[in-house]
Amino acid sequence: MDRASRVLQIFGDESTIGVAYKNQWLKRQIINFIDVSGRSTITDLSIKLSSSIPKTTSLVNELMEDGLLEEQGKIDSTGGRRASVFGLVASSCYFLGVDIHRYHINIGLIDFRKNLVKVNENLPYILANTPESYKQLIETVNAFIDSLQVERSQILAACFNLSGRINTKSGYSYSFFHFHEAPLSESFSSDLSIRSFVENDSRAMAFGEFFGGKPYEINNALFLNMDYGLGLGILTDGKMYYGKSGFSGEIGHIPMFQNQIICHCGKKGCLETEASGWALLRLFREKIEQGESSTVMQKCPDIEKVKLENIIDGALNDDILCIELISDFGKTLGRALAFLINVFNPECVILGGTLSKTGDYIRLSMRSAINKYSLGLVNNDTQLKLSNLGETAGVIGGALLARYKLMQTA
Amino acid sequence: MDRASRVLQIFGDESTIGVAYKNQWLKRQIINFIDVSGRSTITDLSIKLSSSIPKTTSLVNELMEDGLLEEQGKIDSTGGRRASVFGLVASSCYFLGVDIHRYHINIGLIDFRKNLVKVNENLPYILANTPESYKQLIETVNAFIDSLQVERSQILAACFNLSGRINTKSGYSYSFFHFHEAPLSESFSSDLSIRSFVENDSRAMAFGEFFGGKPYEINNALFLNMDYGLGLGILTDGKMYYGKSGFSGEIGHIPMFQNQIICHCGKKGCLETEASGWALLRLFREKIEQGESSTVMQKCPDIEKVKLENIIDGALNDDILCIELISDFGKTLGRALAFLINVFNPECVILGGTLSKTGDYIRLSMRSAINKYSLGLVNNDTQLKLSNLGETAGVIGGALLARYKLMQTA
DNA sequence: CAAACTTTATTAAAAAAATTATTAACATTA
DNA sequence: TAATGTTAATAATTTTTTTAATAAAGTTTG
Repeated sequence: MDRASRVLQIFGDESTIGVAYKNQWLKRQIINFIDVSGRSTITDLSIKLSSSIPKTTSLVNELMEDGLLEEQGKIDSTGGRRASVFGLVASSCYFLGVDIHRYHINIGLIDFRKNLVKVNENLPYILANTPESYKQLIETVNAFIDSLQVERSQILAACFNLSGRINTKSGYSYSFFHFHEAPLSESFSSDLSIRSFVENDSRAMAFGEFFGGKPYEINNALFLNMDYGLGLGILTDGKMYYGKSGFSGEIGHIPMFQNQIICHCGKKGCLETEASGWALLRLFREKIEQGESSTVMQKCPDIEKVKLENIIDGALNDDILCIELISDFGKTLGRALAFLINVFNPECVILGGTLSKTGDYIRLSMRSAINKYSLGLVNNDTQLKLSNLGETAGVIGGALLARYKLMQTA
Repeated sequence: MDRASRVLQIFGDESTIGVAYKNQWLKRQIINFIDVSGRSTITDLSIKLSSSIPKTTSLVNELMEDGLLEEQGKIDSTGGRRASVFGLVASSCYFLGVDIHRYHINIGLIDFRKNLVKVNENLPYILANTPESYKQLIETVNAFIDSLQVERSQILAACFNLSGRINTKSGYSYSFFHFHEAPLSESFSSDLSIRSFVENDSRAMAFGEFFGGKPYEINNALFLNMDYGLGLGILTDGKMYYGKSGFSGEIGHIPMFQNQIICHCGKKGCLETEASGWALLRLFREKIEQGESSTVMQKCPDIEKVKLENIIDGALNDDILCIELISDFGKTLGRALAFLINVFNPECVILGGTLSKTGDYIRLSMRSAINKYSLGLVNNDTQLKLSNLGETAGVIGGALLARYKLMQTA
């Protein structure tokens, strides 16, 4: 039995209760503990597992024979014989993250130790709710897999990040590719021969941002995905929050305004009608039509072809109009964030998505709106940070989610 | 050692990891499992614990010797010898809930099986941030305890529900009784000789509502406390959500309006300025001053003395103005709830607090606002229910919280 | 730099827990 | 109502796990 199958066996969804599965359960605990701590000694493990040292030793030995664990040297001196430390074997299995955007996709692979092995960004692709678009997606992913040094059977799970309404529990998608009878996740699974999950794009990015770095310190946090649309990823008590059907975080269509602009969701007054990439473009056009000038128009004279990136570039190159628009955008969104901060009392809010590239332009205007509109005692708790991972948050988060969904941890 | 001390020993906060504590940990699991399931057989327990039947039997026997468990007859026939069922001994220990309102307090006691043993409602009391008010509170609680058939040492924990900002983790209160050096929870503990906790009033009511009935079916839900102020209790993944410092759910001061009314929190545009008991009274006065009539004015001719209860009574007695006001209130609050439903995708929202007495008048207008302002796919998931426990939600929730905080479950 | 001290790893004896077998309690059915 | 079947509880045996003792590998100190 190869190492990948061994992982599947240990983390298989067969019941892990009952005396017969006790050792399997303990092995799972060992993997999980090493997973979060990075590396561990027998002594540490035996305390965590409430098992004796000989017992823990034999479990660790078995896991080493299975090829999932390896000795990674000795710990620093504590005054006596130095203990061996054990860590996960990076190459024992792999996980795939597929981040699907409207006009491109990013695909990435992580190993058992969560290293990003390979990532292909901006692969050409046009997302549409058609069988052709679905087929093209499968082909692109297959091409990526074939280009790897890794056997397909070593890839234990894949996660597909999609925007729009997705029931992550059932695997059904309501916005894209809903022409199959079976849940979309099952279609992916059978067409790729890899166990697949579907996930909301913002939540996947949030997961990457929260768990992509080394330490697992935050327990209650929000991640704001600012792109053409808006998305929110919620971390409560150290876990991603999904809600009843996995629809949580639909922040774009909260009723914040009394305006008459009809949102693409069909309702009026949605947050996205005033604070989103779409809204930013609309406001930019209005200003230009009112006669204001911008350096963006020199680079892209056709106003219909101005993209969000142009406005971001404009702001980063000190274009007054762009900076003003971004700042106003930050204030509006900050008011919505004030709401969320009052409700969630989070430790931090991470600003991600394309618009986070504007950095402090957006962060500082949001911060001042938050201070203005939320309770001081509550917002003092909350740090406002810019995304660390940027564009790769989606693939990293997706791959990590595939890993965690399979291993049923976190 | 008496039964109460035995509970403290098993659920004491000393480390329950390490081989030496394995049996203690197992006993905890047994109590917790029986706690949620009500009663259980040895076989069920042994599966849940992943321990053999002889081992489980001996643990159950020890817990029976400790007086925490008792045999409660046999299960219904499954075709062979009928198994004994075991349940918690109700009288092994007790927990106190103290629900502090501005002009009265409610005190209640539950036993180990969560039965409400005694409850005293509407005890006269005036909440103020003074040492006298604190002293009076302690005296009232002591009088309640002295009136019980139960020894003080049998009462293992107490929970005090307070409105306003409370750091539930540290035990500090920022709105009331913050003249001690130590956290308020410690002052209570030492002055009553009972381990005490403080809790946000709305969260305690929510806890009562979510866990006060028998079955623990809901995992993601919201509880809305509609009184003079507004409060929100949040259940995520089956657990109460606190946020970083326990300030979560501060829904009253979310920025929903662009009005100029100054809220008592100091900011403008808070939800409470338009949709709260205070706002309802203000709007009622405005309408009366504009010349509208109401049957409420016959019963209470001095408009300054009209209370929230009068308006609720008015609505329940078909007073047109009151019904209209309540309905408008429901619509406004429904819009805020639409926000929360989009963000949380909850299974249900429970309407509680004084204003929930208006029943379907408020529920139906909220429902229509929710449908209007939130995404159909999301709000279809969400049931809107009226509180089951009404006025007792606070004491029951408080007492249950005391029990859970001590026993570190749920 | 060797002796004394610390901590980790291994092994062997002792204890605990899991199987298996047996007995008990009740149900079903002829 | 007795015979047979099913499940639960208990006793006996086997296996596993733990504890305790010992060896090994470093550190520190005189």
